[in-house]
Amino acid sequence: MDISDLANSMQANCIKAQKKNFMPGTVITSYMEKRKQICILISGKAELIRYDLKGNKDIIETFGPNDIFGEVFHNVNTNNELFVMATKKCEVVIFLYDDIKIKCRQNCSFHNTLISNLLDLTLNNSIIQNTRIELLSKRSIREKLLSYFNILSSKNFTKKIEIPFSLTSLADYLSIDRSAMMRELKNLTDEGFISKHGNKIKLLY
Amino acid sequence: MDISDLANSMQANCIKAQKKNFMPGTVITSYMEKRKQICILISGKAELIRYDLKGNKDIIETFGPNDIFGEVFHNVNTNNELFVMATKKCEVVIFLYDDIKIKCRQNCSFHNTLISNLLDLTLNNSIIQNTRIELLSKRSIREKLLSYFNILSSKNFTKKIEIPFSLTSLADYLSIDRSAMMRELKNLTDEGFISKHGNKIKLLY
DNA sequence: CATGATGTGTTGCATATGCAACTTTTTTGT
DNA sequence: ACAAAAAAGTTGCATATGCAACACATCATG
Repeated sequence: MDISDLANSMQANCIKAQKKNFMPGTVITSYMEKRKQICILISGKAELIRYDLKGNKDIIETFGPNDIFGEVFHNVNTNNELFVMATKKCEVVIFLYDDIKIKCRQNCSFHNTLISNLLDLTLNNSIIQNTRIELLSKRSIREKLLSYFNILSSKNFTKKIEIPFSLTSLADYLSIDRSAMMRELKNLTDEGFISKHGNKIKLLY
Repeated sequence: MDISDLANSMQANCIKAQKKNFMPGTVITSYMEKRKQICILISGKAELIRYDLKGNKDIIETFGPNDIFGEVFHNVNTNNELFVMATKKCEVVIFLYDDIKIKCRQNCSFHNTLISNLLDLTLNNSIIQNTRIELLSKRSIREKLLSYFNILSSKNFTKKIEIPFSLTSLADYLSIDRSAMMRELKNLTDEGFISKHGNKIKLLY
């Protein structure tokens, strides 16, 4: 069962889950303690943001189709609230974590498979997070880039890789300055480690 | 149900789970594709390591009592194998992810609650991971430290915080050079943002 | 209590990288 | 097809930070 099947069967089986639409610029949910909302993004784009002490917008995470988010995934500090805001038209399935847990005690078979599927989703999430942590832990831009390329390369069994999003997003993902990243990509090219055309990169080692 | 209850009831109910002991320096498990092992550390200390291309030992993660680990949490690349090695005497409960999933389809009630508890564990894991990602995403040592202090502070509702591990470990956790961190702690003290005695820190803002 | 291991604290140095400020190219929306 | 927005690409500069190499304190273990 993939994530949209899951969302659909939730709608069909579970009265507590609801599908909602959001226009760009509107708030899908705000994270607050004890609410334990879980959201599945069916289509569209959204971002998890916070306004820091100076009022600057701080983009913590970006979401696309099939991403799952909600308070249960984050440590909610009392002092600074988190929002998820739609950047494109969004279709979202929303439900409460406690609802699926309570139902499950009644041993409803659908809810058991639901929880089982949620477990798969969160484990998958874990893999994605661990990958990012490993990359962010690298001390230099060069290491971050090469590690990222290696992961992409071994995942697709090829030395010719294509970055699946914009270079700007890649810099955000690796949490490095974009211009510094561009400079390092140039260095890697000049030193013969890679060749690069747009976001297509060939590993030469 | 906490994690050690979970491990105990698995032992009592599920023939497929086994409890094992490991001496310091021995390998608890090696991550390899498709094996899908899940391990719960009951007692002791262990670390997730990899030997990089040059043969350097690379500590990816450290585990203590109640931590959960295994292939299902990591993206296993074919080229470099991951090991979990005991650094102190360890008691570990080990089982296979597929086993608990298969059993569950037979709608065995124990396995349903087991999966439900595993979901809790992995969600908790997610929170921990997301917290770390947010810290690692900060661009400067100062930001990393202050963000970390803020989290600790708002978690315990006090400006007087105590770092729950050694400063050396803190530097590892934030993935920064230890001496550079010490320097920045000194700067923060000199500039009046914090006062510090050992690993006890008072926020002055 | 002796000794080795681990953690803390400090400093000098070289440079990698963040930041700001641009131009050019590509994509998007009407 | 045009304008506007987003992304890509480049460069100069200041400095934050990694690295290496110390001394000293504290902890653990036999």
